[in-house]
Amino acid sequence: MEEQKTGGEDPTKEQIILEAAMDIFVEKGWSGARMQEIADRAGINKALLHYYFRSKENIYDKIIESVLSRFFSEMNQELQTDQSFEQVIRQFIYGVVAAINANPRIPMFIISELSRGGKNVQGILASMVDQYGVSLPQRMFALIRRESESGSIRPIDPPQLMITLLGSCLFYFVAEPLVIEILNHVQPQADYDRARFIEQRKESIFDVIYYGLKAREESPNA
Amino acid sequence: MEEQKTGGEDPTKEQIILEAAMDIFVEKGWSGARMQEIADRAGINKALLHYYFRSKENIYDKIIESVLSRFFSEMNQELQTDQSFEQVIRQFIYGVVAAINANPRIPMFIISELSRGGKNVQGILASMVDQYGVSLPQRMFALIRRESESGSIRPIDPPQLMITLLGSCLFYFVAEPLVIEILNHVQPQADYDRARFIEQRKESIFDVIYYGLKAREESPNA
DNA sequence: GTCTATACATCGATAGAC
DNA sequence: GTCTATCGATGTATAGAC
Repeated sequence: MEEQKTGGEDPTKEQIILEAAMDIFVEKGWSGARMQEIADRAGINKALLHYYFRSKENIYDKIIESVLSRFFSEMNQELQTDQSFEQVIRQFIYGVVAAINANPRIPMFIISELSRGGKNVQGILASMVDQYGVSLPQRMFALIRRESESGSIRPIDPPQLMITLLGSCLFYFVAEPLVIEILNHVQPQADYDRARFIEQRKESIFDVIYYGLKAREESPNA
Repeated sequence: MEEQKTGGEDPTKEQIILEAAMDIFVEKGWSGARMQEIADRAGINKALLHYYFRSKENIYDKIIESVLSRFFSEMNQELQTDQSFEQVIRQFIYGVVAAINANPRIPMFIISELSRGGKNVQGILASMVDQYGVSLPQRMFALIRRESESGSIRPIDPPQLMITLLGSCLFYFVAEPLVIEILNHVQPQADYDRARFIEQRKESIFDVIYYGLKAREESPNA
């Protein structure tokens, strides 16, 4: 009874620590995070951190693994491929934006870790790719290629489309303060409804990527 | 003759230091950067850093200012608004991608600084906004709104379009290692021509955003 | 397991000789 | 202006009592 192996009920002390560490690391990054701050947030002493995990680096490694798997599994939504391609694209965008909106800091954390050398990230990512099978990217790629080659959409390189999609979904969240700053200078608006803007964001991304900017010629059988 | 005020010829020692500091700060961020490393790269002693600039924070402030102004002035390309909207969009995308490609680490640095609290960035940005007049965003917003309202393109919210555009241009560069990793798993290719991919990237972004994915109905007067 | 106290390393900053 | 040497603060990690 002294240790919960089932992991279902109340959290282990290790889990409490890791949870606290995750918050700090995600917010401050590797070199910005302080062991003291992690200890404070976990409600314990600094020495206990070294009792449970030997070093800062040790904690960080576990954090990365759990952050990545948690985030990618949220991104790895189930795609209903039995519907129209239009609906697949819409569903993908809505799912990705929702996943990021639920963890707005994670993308920043990942790319910041990547630029730090990131052999950790790439290693873990590679193993997760083998494990999860990159089901989402793989299926999206196949789907895009099929539709593109069959002519039901305009020809496009699947990787290029994926990058455009992800970038469109992600950018707002990593650059939010800057976006708001610029918005306020260009068109000052006292009432900024963030939730509403994000909802509009989903639909706008889909609309511009699926239908494009160019006005359609009038359909002859209108 | 003991000090170059004209600033044209060989660089001042201050400039050498700032240049070195910029590299380090941009790569490692505030808490990751080390004064020793900056000194090494500048080819001088650590004490000299404190002789020229009093503190680390002092150097950092100047760095931010110069990085931001350099980067935004490169982004602030001149828009030829006398051409078609289609050409304006294309030109915008090509210019932004080229600017980022020339400084791939800057976007990451900026958003990382933003998430650190970034009163520095926002303050400097605000002053630059007043100074430069955010000419590019402002003109783009106006242009998009005009075209959108006149019906020459499909209706769209200018901010939403701008975010989609910037995200599409930016994402590849901040997530490059990850993108390559996934690409290699999904479709292994020994020969990865980065320069070529980026060129394709520009055209692909324009194509999908301007024309959309949806296949066009055959024009009646074909 | 959990705490206090402290060792040990690193980093920013300064003193002082040249 | 430029260097070496060193201080003082902070941060990670450990020792040892309970």
